[in-house]
Amino acid sequence: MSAMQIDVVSDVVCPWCFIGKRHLDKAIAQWRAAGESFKAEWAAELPEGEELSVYWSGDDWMDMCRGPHLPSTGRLDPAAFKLMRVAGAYWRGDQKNAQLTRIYGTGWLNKKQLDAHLLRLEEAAKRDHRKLGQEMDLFHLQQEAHGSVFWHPHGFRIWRELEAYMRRAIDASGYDEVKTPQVMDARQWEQSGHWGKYRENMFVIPDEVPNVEDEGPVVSGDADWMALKPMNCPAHVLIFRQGIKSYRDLPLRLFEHGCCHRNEPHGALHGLMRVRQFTQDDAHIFCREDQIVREVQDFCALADRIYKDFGFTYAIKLALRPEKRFGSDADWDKAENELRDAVVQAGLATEEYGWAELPGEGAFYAPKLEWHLTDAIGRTWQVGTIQSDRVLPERLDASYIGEDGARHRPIMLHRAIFGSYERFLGILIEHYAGRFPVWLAPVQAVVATIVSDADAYAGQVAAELAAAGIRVETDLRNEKINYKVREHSLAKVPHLLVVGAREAAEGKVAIRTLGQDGQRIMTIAEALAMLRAEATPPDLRG
RNA sequence: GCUGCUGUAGCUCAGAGGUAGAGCACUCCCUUGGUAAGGGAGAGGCCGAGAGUUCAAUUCUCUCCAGCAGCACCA
Repeated sequence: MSAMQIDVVSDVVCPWCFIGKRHLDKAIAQWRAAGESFKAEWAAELPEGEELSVYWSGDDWMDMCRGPHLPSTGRLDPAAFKLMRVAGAYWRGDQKNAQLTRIYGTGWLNKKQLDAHLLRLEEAAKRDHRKLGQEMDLFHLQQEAHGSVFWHPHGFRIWRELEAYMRRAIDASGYDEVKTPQVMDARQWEQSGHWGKYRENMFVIPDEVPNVEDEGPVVSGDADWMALKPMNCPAHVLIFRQGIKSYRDLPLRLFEHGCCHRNEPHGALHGLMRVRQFTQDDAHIFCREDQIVREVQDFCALADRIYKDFGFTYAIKLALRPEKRFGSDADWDKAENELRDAVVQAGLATEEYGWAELPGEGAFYAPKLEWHLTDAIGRTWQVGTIQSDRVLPERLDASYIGEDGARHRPIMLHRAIFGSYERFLGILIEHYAGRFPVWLAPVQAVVATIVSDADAYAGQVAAELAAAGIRVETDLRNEKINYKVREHSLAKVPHLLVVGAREAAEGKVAIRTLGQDGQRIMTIAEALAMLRAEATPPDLRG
């Protein structure tokens, strides 16, 4: 960079420097001349009366910077800094602008703090769900279906456990489970507004017998178009619209384990966290205006119970109307107030619950309450949501007959707790670092033999556990017990039941529990009682 | 989608213009061993796909695909 001279006209704001308005033009011209077009652009847009600060380091280096700065770089510990990576970033965060190179670094007061930070990053890398998913044989992804998950037996075991848990929760909370079509006519998506807004991210399917001749086009020009559903809402409205609904039918809570497809930007795909095919724990509550607050509060209570069962703490945020939206401002006022009121009245709009309002973050049809979970190493994940929607019932013409005998529009509350099974499972893998609680663990116990004379006994122990519903495997391989212990520990099996000649003779097992030192000798009955207790899902415990 | 990087055995990775190697995993043999790796042998690869340069390409060039790190996006 070439050196340039800028007059310091005042030191009111910062003790070192800033540029006064009357010298700004000169500064901009110099930046421009030096080829620093971005800095010149930034400075030129400075509003009247604003001041631009610049800082010097030594005599020959100067640059614009918001500051504040240290009086001297000599006060910094050079060992406490590390450059982390280089990446592209758009000028002013807009994809349409030029892309700049951004250098990421991290700085701390001393080397000890830096090392602690690097250690945390290392810990996060160790529990990366993509790594653990492969090591634990839970799922895989491959090029031929990129962005869609191949669930392996052990991974799907966890899924099924989550699904059963969720079904118990919604069954006990007045929901009705439904299942709706995967493919619907494009006109349906036009009517809902999704076609216009999200067309480029939808998988479109021609409703036509494909041409089987070698040369011709597979699809003719006048095929009807259908699309894989990117969400479940319109289908649930179509169920609601069947028959005439009375105010007595409300609230009507339609739940679906809805499998959706979205053609996400390819650079956005990330393991289980961002996929093209996903299954939501999705529900839509059709209700009257005067029922909203109660429904939202019930949802808050349900979400609270569920997140706590997985050991998460959370913050609740209210995402307010975005710039581009459907619906009148009056409706947005109402919708935002209802969500806010519900949380305030439930006593959750507090610092303890991380309450905050996020302007412009809402969906195009509704404001959202969002649940941001904090995991075991302090990272946050936005997962749950409930949204108060007046737009879709209007666009898709949902109505019910009120007490007054007239037709009314229901409000539609969109809500999810896991969000998507794929992503929630990814979060759980990282949260637990692969060490799932026993009720979720794909394999809850392995019976491992020390000598082959104990094979028959091991089989008997495993059969008894399996009969009690424990997910148990036997390891009768001709390997030393050290080897077996190491292997099943690395596989994160919660309990290893070791049996040798002694245990076989006494009718006992030596239990080694993951994360604990030593072993506990107990009878089969005692082991079974312990395993059954631990394998009981949290919602079914007494 | 954008910028940069990467793609070799199931996994983690070496390698070099003349069609390939290690460790772990796998199979078989020996070993029956008391709480985080016993020993030996064997099998296993269209070097992401296509095109170009070359006598010769997994290696060099280009295009595409996928992944990774960011960015942008996320109903």
